[in-house]
Parts: sequence; structure tokens; C-alpha cells
Amino acid sequence: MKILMFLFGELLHMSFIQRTKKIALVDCNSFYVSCERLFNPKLRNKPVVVLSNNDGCIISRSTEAKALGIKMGEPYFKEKNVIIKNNVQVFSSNYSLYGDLSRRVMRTLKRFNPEIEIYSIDEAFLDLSNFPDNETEDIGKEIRSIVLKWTGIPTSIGIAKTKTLSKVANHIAKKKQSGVVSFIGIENIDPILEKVEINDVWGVGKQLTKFYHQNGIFNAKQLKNKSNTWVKKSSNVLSSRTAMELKGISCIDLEITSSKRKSCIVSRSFGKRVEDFQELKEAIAGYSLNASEKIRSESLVTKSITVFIRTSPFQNRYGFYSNSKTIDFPISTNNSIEIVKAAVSILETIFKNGYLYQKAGVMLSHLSDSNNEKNLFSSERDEKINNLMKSIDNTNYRYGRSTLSLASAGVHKKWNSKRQHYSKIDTADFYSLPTIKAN
DNA sequence: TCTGGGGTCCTAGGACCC
DNA sequence: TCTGGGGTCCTAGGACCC
Repeated sequence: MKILMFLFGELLHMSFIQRTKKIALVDCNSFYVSCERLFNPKLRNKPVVVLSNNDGCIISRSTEAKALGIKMGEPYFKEKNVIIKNNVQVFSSNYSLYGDLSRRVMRTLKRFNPEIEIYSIDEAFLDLSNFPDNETEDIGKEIRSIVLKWTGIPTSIGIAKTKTLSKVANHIAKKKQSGVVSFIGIENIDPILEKVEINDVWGVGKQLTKFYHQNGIFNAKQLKNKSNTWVKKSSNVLSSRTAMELKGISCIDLEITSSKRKSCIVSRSFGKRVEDFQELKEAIAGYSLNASEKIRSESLVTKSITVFIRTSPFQNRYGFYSNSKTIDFPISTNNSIEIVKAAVSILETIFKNGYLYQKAGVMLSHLSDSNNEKNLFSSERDEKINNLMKSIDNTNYRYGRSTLSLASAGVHKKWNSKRQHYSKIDTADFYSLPTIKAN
């Protein structure tokens, strides 16, 4: 009887309260700039930009900086005039700070539903299906205000039936005062999609934009109304998924379980060009150490390693050279010594004298779980190496990265990245806590 | 003078096999 | 001299994302 009453209750419930699939995309506004502002309130309402590694490009802009016409991804030196003229505040990127604040934002979001997909450092998809349809927008506003209150980071939130549509909603929310846009309950979204340019649709990049333009598709509505078979046949499955998602049919699932990564790259542009084999070797050894440490911290081992070096693609007068090579390890490993050795041996085969190198990198691929890799050849020696690696990692964790390193990684690092506008804020470092003066 | 870094997925085409 | 067809697996490279 109780069960019957329960079922009846549920039916009654369902008939009154609509609960369709609802996905929210929460995206931090000008994330890196917002992080810098958090510890430096003087930056509020002022134009601010954050630069990529090596102070190369502009990768985050405050609203005020956008208004000055400073473009995303533009080389810093090209915008320097505008920046100086308008007294734009400039920062080198500080990823440990951004990573820390990102974790705080994500932790806050999990209060609303622990099942979230962390899509990037500054955005997450959140399943809101459990909330009633007519409360969607209010929930969005609540999420926004709590994230702001608890972390100090402003966000924009788009809510819709599919991921692609929630991206569209988010895009519109960015321009709205409330910062929240929900498509839930809107019968016909064609008029909205009509105003969304095709290149602003998630999954449509430069090449696809060109292709769609050639076929008379200029906005999201036009793609939505194309037949699925046409899209699939003339492009590919990814494009057809995008089109279906615009129709409101969910094809791209939320990835709640954080699957382990499949590759790990460490690469940098040099602060100044490198010609010397020895210096290049130091850089490659250093990157290999970082990559090894990263995969160890995630209990992964690698089956193959790729090393690449290249000169600048923008300065042809010195001659362009780019090369890479991959080799396999006989047995998957995460041993720094072995990985550095392999990397250096690759470098020896691809290095060519007489070039000014601008960038180099190491990629570890075919990663797998280290716990599943215990094999017949495991020996006492492996055990010892594992322990050595563990103690290196622990020491570096406690006393700062590269406290313990290998000699081959070098000490001077003349080639290190440029970081002239570094804010030196470290939320994990007691001595960089902001001080508050009384009176 | 100065142009980031780190990922994922898909596909075409080659190697190989029967 | 004649020299198939179909399947699988792997990889490099392209496209896309933030």
C-alpha cells in the first residue's frame, strides 16, 4: 500500500513539476584577470591583461581591456602601444595561483551537485536535471552569487538541454548584467540561434567555418535546420553531433568520472634563442623531469616518449628547422632517470648544428595505470628506484620544485622563459599572503 | 627584439594478414 | 605471365578545445 501511495505521489509530482534534462555551463569571467584582481583590488574597473608563458601572447583580458580593442591571443608586442597609452596593467601568468583558485571554484560548484564535469581550468558542466524546470534560472543566479561570495570569482552561467546549447546560452549570458541565461522552457529558440554566428558555435573552428560558409550556413539556426545525413556525409560525426545538440537532442554526455589522461606534454618557448646543444639538452632533461614527476603524481606509467625541437616559424631569415622523434620503452615506466636518458638520446639524433632554436618539448604517451603494470620483470632494483623517485617527489613537494634534480637538467638555465610581469602571489605560500595594515 | 601550452578525438592511409 | 579483396590495427596529422 505504501508503495502504491508512493508511486501515486510520484506521478502526481511529475505531472505538476516538469523535470527535463538540464545542463549548466559555469564559466569564470576573464578568469586569469579575475584571479589577479582578487589579491590586488586596485585593479578593479581598470583594463588588465594576462600574458601567456614567456610573456608571448595576451590570453586573458578584463572587460575594460576588451573595450580598448585588445584581441585575444594577440602577441603582446603588437598591442604594446595600446597598452602603454591606456595604462593597461599587465601580468605574466601565474598558473599555481589560477590552479588553486580553480579548485576552490569547482569545490563550491560541487555543493549543488557533486556530479560535475570539470571541462577546463575555468569552466564546468553541471547537471541540474533534479531541479524543477521553472526554478532553473533562479538556481543559476544562486550558484553565481555563492561562487562569487565564497571565492571572489565572477562567473557566467548558461543552462540548456544539451552541452552545445548551454555553451550558446553561456555566450549570451556573458553579455548580460545578471550573468545567467536559461533556454529551459523556451519553445522556439530559432530566433536566438539566428543571432549566433556559426564560428561561435562550440566545435566549429576555422576550417569548419570556411566549409559552412561555402555551403550557405552562417548562423547556428541554419546549421540546426540542416538534415543530419547531409552534415554527417559532407563533414563528419563530430559536426553531426553538434547539429543534433543544437536541435536539443543530447549527444555529448557529461563526463563525470575523471578519466585518466592519455598523454602528458611539457614544452616551453625559450626566453632567448638557443643554439648550443648543451643548453638544449638541459632544457629537454628538465622538461623530462617535470613530465615524469607529473605522471608519477597521477600513478601513471608511459610506454613511449617523443621529443621535439624547432626554430621560430615567424623568422625565416635564419632558416626554419623542426623535427621530432618517438621511441618506445621496452617496459612502461615513470622513472625519471630512464625517461631523461631516452629523451637525451632522441635529442642527439634530431639536433642539427647552426640553428637558433626557439622551442622544445617532451611528450609522454600511451599512459597507463602504474598499479596494473607489475610484471614478471619487476625486481628488487625496480623497487629501489621506485623508492628513490618517491623520496625525490616528497622532497620537491615539501621544499619546492627542483630542490632535488638531476645534474643533466642544468643549473643556470639561461634559456628559461621570460616572466617580467609576474605578480608573485602564491596562495600556497605563507609569505605571499596579503598583509592588512590597521588604520 | 618580442608570436603559449596542454589536451582530446577522428580519419586517411599504410602495413599486414588470410 | 597472370597479380584480389576484405579485414584489422596502428600512426601521423589535422581539427578542435580552453
